Amino acid sequence: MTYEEFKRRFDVSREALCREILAANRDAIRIKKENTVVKNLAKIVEATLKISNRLGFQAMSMRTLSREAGLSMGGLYAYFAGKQEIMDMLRRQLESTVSRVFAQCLKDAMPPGVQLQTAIETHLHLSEAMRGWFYFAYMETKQMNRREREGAMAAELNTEKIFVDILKAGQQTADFCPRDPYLTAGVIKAVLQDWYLKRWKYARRNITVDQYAAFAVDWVETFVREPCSGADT
Amino acid sequence: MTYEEFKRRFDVSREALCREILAANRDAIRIKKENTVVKNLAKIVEATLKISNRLGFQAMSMRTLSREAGLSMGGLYAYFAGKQEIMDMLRRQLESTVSRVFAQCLKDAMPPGVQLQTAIETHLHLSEAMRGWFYFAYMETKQMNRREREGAMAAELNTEKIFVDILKAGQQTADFCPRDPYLTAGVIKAVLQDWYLKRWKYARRNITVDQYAAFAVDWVETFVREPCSGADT
DNA sequence: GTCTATATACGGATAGAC
DNA sequence: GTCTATCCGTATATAGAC
Repeated sequence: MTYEEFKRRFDVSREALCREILAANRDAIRIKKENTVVKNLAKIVEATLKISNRLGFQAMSMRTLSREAGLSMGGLYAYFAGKQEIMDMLRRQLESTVSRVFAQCLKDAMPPGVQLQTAIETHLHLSEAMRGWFYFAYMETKQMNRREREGAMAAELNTEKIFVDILKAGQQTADFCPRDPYLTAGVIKAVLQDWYLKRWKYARRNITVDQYAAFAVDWVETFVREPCSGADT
Repeated sequence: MTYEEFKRRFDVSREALCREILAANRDAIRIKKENTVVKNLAKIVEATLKISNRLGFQAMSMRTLSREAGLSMGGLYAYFAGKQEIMDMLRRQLESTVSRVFAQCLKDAMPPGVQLQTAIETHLHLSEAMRGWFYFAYMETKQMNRREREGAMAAELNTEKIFVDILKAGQQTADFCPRDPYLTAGVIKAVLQDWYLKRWKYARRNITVDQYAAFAVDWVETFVREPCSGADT
């Protein structure tokens, strides 16, 4: 799948995501008119990601946020209980979107090689479409309260587990050579994350997400298919 | 080289590093007695890394830092002009240490395959010995002022260039197959960085740095030596 | 060389007008 | 549904005692 096809198939526009945020937080939000909420949530989300990803979430003051979002301080607080709540909303929405899209893309019937390629492409496409969200979640994880942080660590291990399961399945069918599936999945994730963590570098070099995906798939396939030389963990 | 050998060969203890920080900032530090300075710098550095890496540099207040370091608020300011200066000192010291160690480990006379392995191992060993510094520099880069941030980006590209040069040299001697050296170096860096960014994960699984290094070398070697199948960038 | 006490500014959050 | 005005805690930084 190319990135263009991905975008046609999945709606991850800010509006669609904010509509889901509203649905998930209906009782915490004091404003009643749905269109107003979605419109303002979109402004809040955009401003939060923009400021946080440049300076860090801690460094973003509610005053700065209100100015950037075009709402007053008092107005902001109609949409969440406190600053921390903004971060939690964003993280929860990202997690739910990721798991939904993966569930729709990966089918058990696919052979392991196809699954591997699909999972890599899907992750890259998602993180390209929701770059700000991914970067935010990655960088701000450590500032979460304990419960949320454990959720984020679980999410990390969860995505990893998708790859671990594919690798194990491929080894059983002898599509892949036996190699530690946890270490392999770990480096695959590292390569996928580099795409949104170092976006400036790839933009500067005019690498598209499809080019990066092709390279990543080639790299991973080469490794999992090549007979092991000897000592690995 | 194993990690034990690395540690015997290079002194990257906090004391040695703080002695270098002192040398580099002699006129900015108001205290004269060298031993006092080194001892207190060590406490400040340790406390800064500890708190920042848990909560973020922004979230670390000077009060918290003074309590953790065992110095008073006023006392702290004898060692730097402001909070921002602490971050700059740490980043500069890390950069200087990294470039010194790499210069000592990599020799032009080595064949490309050996250089590649050495560079991977050196990076992992360094980041293992100075885990807190690497993590700090990575996570707090975006909060730096413009000049420092550009320095950090240059440092990132610099380390990458080490690998790019090795890969190009190896392709010329036909040790390695032709593949985009920039993309290849990029994913190698991503894998190396994962070691210190996800330390908790590897600790939980009892993976040692030597095991990770062996795996990373195997992975990279497999890719650069395997003839290309076809389409890559 | 280090501490206590304080100046000054800015943070998150809310009450109540419109 | 949104804004203005304000509360109060905490931030960085410094002055001056010891």
